[in-house]
Amino acid sequence: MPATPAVPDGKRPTLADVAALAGVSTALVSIVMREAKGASAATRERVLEAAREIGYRPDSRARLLRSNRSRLLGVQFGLQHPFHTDLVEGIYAAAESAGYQVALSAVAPSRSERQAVETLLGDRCEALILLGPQAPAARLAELSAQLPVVSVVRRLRPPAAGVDVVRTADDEGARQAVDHLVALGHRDIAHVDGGKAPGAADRRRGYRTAMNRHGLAGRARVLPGGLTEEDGATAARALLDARPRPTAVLAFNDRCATGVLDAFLRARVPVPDEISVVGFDNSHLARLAHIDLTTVGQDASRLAELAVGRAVARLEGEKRSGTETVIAPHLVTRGTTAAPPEGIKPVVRD
Amino acid sequence: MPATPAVPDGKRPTLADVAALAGVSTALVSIVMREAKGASAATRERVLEAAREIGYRPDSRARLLRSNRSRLLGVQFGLQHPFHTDLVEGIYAAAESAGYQVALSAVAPSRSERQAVETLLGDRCEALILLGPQAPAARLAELSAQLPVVSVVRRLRPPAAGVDVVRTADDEGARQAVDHLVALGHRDIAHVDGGKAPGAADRRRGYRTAMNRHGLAGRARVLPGGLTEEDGATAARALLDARPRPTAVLAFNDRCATGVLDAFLRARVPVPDEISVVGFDNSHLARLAHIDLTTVGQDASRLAELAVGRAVARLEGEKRSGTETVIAPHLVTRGTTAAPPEGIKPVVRD
DNA sequence: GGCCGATTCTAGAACGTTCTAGTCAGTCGT
DNA sequence: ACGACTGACTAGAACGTTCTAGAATCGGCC
Repeated sequence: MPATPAVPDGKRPTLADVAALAGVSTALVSIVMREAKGASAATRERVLEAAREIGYRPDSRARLLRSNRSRLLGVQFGLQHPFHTDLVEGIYAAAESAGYQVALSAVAPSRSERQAVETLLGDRCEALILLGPQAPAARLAELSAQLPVVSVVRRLRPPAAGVDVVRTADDEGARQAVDHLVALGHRDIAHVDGGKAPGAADRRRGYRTAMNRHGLAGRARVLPGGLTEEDGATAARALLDARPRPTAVLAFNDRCATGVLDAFLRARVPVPDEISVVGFDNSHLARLAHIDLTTVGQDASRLAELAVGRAVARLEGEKRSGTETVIAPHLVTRGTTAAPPEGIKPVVRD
Repeated sequence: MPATPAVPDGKRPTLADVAALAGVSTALVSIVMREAKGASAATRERVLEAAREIGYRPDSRARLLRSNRSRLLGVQFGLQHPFHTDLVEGIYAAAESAGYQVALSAVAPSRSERQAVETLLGDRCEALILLGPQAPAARLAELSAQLPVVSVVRRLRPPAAGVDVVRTADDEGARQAVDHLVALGHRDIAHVDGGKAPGAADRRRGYRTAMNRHGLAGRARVLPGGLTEEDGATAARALLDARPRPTAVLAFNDRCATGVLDAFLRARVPVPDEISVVGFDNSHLARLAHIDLTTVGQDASRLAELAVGRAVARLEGEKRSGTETVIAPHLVTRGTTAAPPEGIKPVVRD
């Protein structure tokens, strides 16, 4: 029965218990547990055996308290944001292979960003990775004076303040989507935007300049949207009544796009036959066979990797801060985009 | 400029720094920071002022190390499972009002349950709250020998092993759904199940016994499904080809139900006019206006509250363990269910 | 004036680790 | 034979808190 608590008194076993059993000093046990050098193979085995026997498990608090490095990365994410969970997963992987641990702190309706960051700080994280933070730039700058801070999907206007930014080129993504649609023959392309969400402004701008470049400035239409399905659906209903009705819609988000899609389906407007839809994020949602959404891909695992990379670089002594790393998005063409319907196509300028 | 790091050497300020500045002992500062009694109002203010001035923040590691209680609840959840995020949110709230902190540890494709639990244990959590754990019962029992363990949505067959279980009455939920559909006049009701997912077996059983009780055993049909949209969609496509085609579908999940819904819409089979659909979870998804899914509600915040309550009770000395708390689900009627189409209705036995 | 009980404060020992600076053999080179 | 070196090990001081005792201080009351 090797799985019993194993130490006589109810307490959790410590280094000292292992040391006593193995007949060595606590320091040596520490060496063995850390896999540091300074112990012979024979005693190493003996100590490990003793540890196993009494079910010893290192106390990370004490460990972190003593060592000047905590090797802990604090990650703040939005509980209800699917794209964040993709990022978190990537961060776990990247952190592990860089030899760091991850402390998670969620933001939810009942839990503010301030609270989330506060606990991370209390846990002695060495750096902060904030996914789409909404906090004012001044607050981020303040934090950044205490430890390395990486903002992941949120752009900061003046790259100052020492906050490192890792993000996708949102404007470029919007441009790619518009180019794709125009190449298919669309001219009346509407954009359902993301309001004040991180990245929304850039996508809006990218959409507008792309429309301009194609000489379609007059036909550009931006509808107030948001990041939920509901936002997309209400915007889509408005579009159905609009004259001329657009032949394509670029949504802020995959979630938003799903809402658009759903509203069109309910109104019996076939996609992509009558109208094309493009999303943004290439989330799990979009990949699903029955949604099969053309979307602008943000490479979550690459963003995660870069964010961790920046944080680690700063921790390992790199002085340069306030950098901005922008990665290129890439259009993923799937089933929700096609040429506009015949009846409308002739409108295309010769 | 009150936001500067403020302590001469680069180190993070400690109790001793505050004590030196305020001209008191570290013990007294500790008293003030903990809001314990034993300090006069005057010095209390002075200490707080000093702390504020140098930007002191208590080190939770050291704090936890010293005090025998860590007041930390370890929560394991599935990153990609939307219902879990609802639960986590509730847990944050419940824990806070019980005076406990929460440590999050995610399970993801790249991060096993074992790893997740291992870090929680290393962080010295006093109890574990596991959301839908997949680990074998023996493993849970083993853990439960070390600290209080609460399994949230997963039922454990022999209530033994000391693991507390908090869950929804899944069979009862399925029954309610079937009753509702039968009351509307449906007789051919199919069930798209959840395979080996926690709760799936109970829902399947609830569906079967309910069908029996209505004398519809011969018409019961269970299709292998799963917990994603894709699973629902493939099952739905199979149903469309089935003869007789069912007039209603009970899906394992809201996500699964969404998949079913989508497949029907694409096939131009109107819901609920030709076929009714019921989900399970009452997740955000179902509530969205454009999906408007009739579903069996699991009260996430109540489940969370109960789970935290069990963990806390155990920690405060309650001996009784291995309890099972089952809460009743409730049907939420929305727009995806209605009477079966006229052409089929006459089949109902007089 | 002396004693009591609060109240306010402090010294110093924990907590479970890691780190620094050793000690103690044994080995090697000359 | 002797010092220098190496490898295995250890004593004891950190780390930043909280906790246990107990020391001052202060009215108030006989």
